[in-house]
Amino acid sequence: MFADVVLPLPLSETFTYAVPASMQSALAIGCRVIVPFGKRKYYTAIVLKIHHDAPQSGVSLKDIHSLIDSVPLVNENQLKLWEWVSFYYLSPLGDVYKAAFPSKLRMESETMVSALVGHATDEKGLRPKEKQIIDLLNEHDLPVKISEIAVRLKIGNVLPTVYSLAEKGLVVIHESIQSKFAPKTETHIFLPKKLSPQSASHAIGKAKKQQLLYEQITGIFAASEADSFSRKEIMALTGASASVLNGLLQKNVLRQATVEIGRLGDGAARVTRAPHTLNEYQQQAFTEIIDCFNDRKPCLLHGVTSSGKTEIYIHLIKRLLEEGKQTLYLVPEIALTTQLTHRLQAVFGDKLAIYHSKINDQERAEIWKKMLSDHPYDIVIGVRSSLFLPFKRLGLIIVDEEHESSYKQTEPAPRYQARDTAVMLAHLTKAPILLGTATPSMESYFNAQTGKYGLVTLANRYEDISLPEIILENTKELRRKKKMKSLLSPALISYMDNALQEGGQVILFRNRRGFAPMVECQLCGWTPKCRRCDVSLTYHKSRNELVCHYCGTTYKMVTECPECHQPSIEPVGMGTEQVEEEVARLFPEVSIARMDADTTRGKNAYENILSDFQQKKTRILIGTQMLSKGLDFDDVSVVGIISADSLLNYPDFRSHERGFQLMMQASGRAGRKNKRGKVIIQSNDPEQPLYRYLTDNDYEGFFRQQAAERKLFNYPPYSRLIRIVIKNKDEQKAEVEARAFAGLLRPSLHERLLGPSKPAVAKIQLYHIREILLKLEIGLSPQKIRKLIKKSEQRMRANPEFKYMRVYYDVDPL
DNA sequence: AGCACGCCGACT
DNA sequence: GTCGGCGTGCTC
Repeated sequence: MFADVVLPLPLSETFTYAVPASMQSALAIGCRVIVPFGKRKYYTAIVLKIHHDAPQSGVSLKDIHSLIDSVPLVNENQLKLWEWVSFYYLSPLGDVYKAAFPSKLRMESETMVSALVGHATDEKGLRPKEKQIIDLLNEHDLPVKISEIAVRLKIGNVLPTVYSLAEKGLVVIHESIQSKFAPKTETHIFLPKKLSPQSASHAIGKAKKQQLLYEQITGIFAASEADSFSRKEIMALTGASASVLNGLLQKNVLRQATVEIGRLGDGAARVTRAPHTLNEYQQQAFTEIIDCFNDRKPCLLHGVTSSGKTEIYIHLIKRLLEEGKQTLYLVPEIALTTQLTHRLQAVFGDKLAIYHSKINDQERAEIWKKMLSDHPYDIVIGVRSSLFLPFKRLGLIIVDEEHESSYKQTEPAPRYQARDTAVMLAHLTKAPILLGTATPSMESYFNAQTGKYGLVTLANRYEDISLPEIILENTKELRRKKKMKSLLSPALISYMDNALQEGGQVILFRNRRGFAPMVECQLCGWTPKCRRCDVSLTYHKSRNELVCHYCGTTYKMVTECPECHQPSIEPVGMGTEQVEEEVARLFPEVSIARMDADTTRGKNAYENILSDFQQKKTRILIGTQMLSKGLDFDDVSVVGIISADSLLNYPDFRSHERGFQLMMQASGRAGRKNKRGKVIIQSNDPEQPLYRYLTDNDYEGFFRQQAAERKLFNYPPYSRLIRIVIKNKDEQKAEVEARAFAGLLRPSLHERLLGPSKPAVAKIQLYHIREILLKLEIGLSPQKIRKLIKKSEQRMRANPEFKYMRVYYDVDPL
C-alpha cells in the first residue's frame, strides 16, 4: 500500500511513501502523517491519495514514520479546494498547504546533539570549533538543538562539525519530533455520579468545614448544567481553603481531573437581541437573494451604503442556522472592526468565531479543532484564510465588501483571490454564496450582467437617511483665481466650520499611495499617459524616464506641459501629514486625529483612533482609504476628498474603478439622521465623466463607461491576466531568461503576450526582476493555458542554462 | 525550504 | 589546515 502526500515545502509535486502494515487499516485521506524527507528531516505531511500502484522503478520509497490522526483533519472538499488553488493560481501545492493549515498542527523535526559520557575524551585531537561544541554540551546534560549551538557560540555551519564529532564517537545526533500544539489545561472539580448524599455525608463525617463546603459545591452544581467547574472557580465562589477542598477530594466525595480548555474565550458574548425586522426593501432583497440561491448561482447584492446589508446577512445566517447549516462570513481585514463583530455577537453570541490575522497560531489551531469537533462554530467571520477551515456542513458563504482589493493575496504564494476562491468553495460544497457591496468590482458586476451571477439591488438607505450632497470643487480654477490659499478650498473650509459649530464631525481623505510619485502639471493638472495602455505613467527619478507600469514602455521625461506649454511639470507627493498640519493651522481649537499606515502601527491604535472619534473626543479625522471601509459614525456631516485626481491618476487600468469605489464609500460616511450630509470633492479636472456618475449616484452609468474602456483596451473583465515574474541576481541573466521564456510562449500566444518588461520596482532584495504579461480572452481554457505555461517552464528547465530559473506566476493580478 | 557537497578565497 | 561563503542539486 502506498500513500501520496503533500509536504509543507514550496514544491509542486506530491511524494509517495510506503505504508507500513500496522498503519494500513487506520490510514485515511486527509490524515496527518510524519514522513522522513531528505537526509534526515521529518515533516508533517497530509495524505492525498492511497493506492496500490507500485511506483516506477528508480526511486526507492521510504516508509511513513508515523500516523498522527485516527480521524482526518482535512476533509475531501478542502483538499479539492487546495488543489484548485494550486492549479488556478499556479502555486506549488505545498505552499497552499502551508497557507491553509495552521502551523501549530504540524510537527517538524529538530536536530539535537548530546554528549556521549563515559568515553574518555581525547580533547587533544580536537579542532577549536569541535572543542567549543564539546564544552558547551558538557555544561548541559541534556540534548541541545543545533540551532541553539549556533546561537550560543555565535558560529554558523555547525552541522558538519557535529558530524565529525559523531564519527569520533563523542556525541550522538538524533531528530526530535515535537508537537507545537500544546492544549491549555485546567484542573476541574467533578461530582462523582454514583454518589448518594447519604454516603457522601457519611464519608465526610464530622469535619464541619468540609460539610459546609460540600453543601456549597452541590448547590453550585445544582444551579447549573455544567458537569464540572474549574478548581479556581470553586475556590472563588465558595471562599474555601485549599486544604478543606483537598480533604473532600481525599475522601472521594469530589473528583478532580485535568481537562483541556480552549483559549477561545468562552461565554463572553451573550445574546442580547433578536434580529431587527427587515424593512420593505430589505425584505424584498432577502426574497430575491433566496430566489437566486435556488437558481444555484452566486448572488451579487448591490446595496448603497447604509442600506442595511448587514441586517440582511444576519437574517440569512439565522435562516441557515435553523436548518443546522454553517455560515462563512468573509470580510477584508480592514473591515473586521468591533462595530461589525459586536453586532453579530449580539445576535449569535458564542456560535460565532472571529478569525482575523492577529490571532496567534495556537488559537488558529484551536479554532480548526473546534470546527472538527461535534460542536463546531455555526458562524465564522473571518479574513481570507478562513476559507480553508474545516466546515462540516457549510450552508452559506457571504463575501462582504467583495470589491476590496485586499481579498487578493499578493505575497507570498499562493497568490489567490479569496472572493473567487470562495465562489469555488461554494461550488464544491454546494453552498449558496452572496457577494455584497455598495460598489461592485467590475468583475462581479460584469458577471451579474452576463448572467453568470444573480443581481439583487438595494437602492434605499436604511431609515431614509438621504444620500449626501456631492459638491465638486474645481481646484484648478480656484488656483488660477488665486483663491486656493491652502490645501483646502474656501468652500470646504466653510462647510467644515459650519459642521463643527453645529456639533458635527468631519472626515478628510488624502490617499498618498505609491512610493514612486507620479508627475503632474502644476498649472493645469495634466498627467502623461501611456499611448498603448491608457494608464498614467510613473516617474522614475534615477532613470529620468516615464514608465508604463503595465506594458513596460518607457518615455522620455517631459519638463514642459504639452497643454499649457509651461515648464510646470513636477512630481507630486503630499500626504496626510501635510493635511493634518494645515487643518491644525485652520482650526487651532479643534481636536484632530490622523489615521494612516503610520499612525495605526501599534496593537490597538486603529481601534483607539476610531473609538475616540466615535465618542467625539476628536472632531476631525484625516486619513487614507482605510477610513472609508464599513465604518458608521452618527455625526459626520462633512466628508472632504482633498485631491481626487491623485486617486485617478494612478498608473493602473483599475485606477478609475478604485477611485470611484473609494469616493463612493467615503461619501457613504456622511449623513446624519435628520440632516443631509455633504461631500466635497476637490479636483483639478471636475469635467471627467466619473464625477458626474458620482454626483448622480449612478453606479450603473459608471460601470458602462468603464466597461467600454476596458473592452477597448482588452483589460479585465474582458480578459484574464497572468503576470509571469522572473527573478535573478544577475540583471543580464534575468533579461536573458525572460526573453527566452517569452520566446518559448509567444508562438502559442502571439499578441496575447506582452513584454518582457522591466517593472517599476525592478530590483527587490538583490534580485533583478522581469515581467511577462499574458492577456487572455475569456473563452480560453484555463486548463490549456496552465498546461502550456507549465510545459514551457519545463522546457526552459530542460536547458541547463535555465535549469534553476526563478519564476513565479501571479494570476488575476491587481 | 533545508541540507549536502564541492569549490574557492581568506585567515590563524 | 580550517573556516565561511556561495552555487548547484535533490528530496518519495
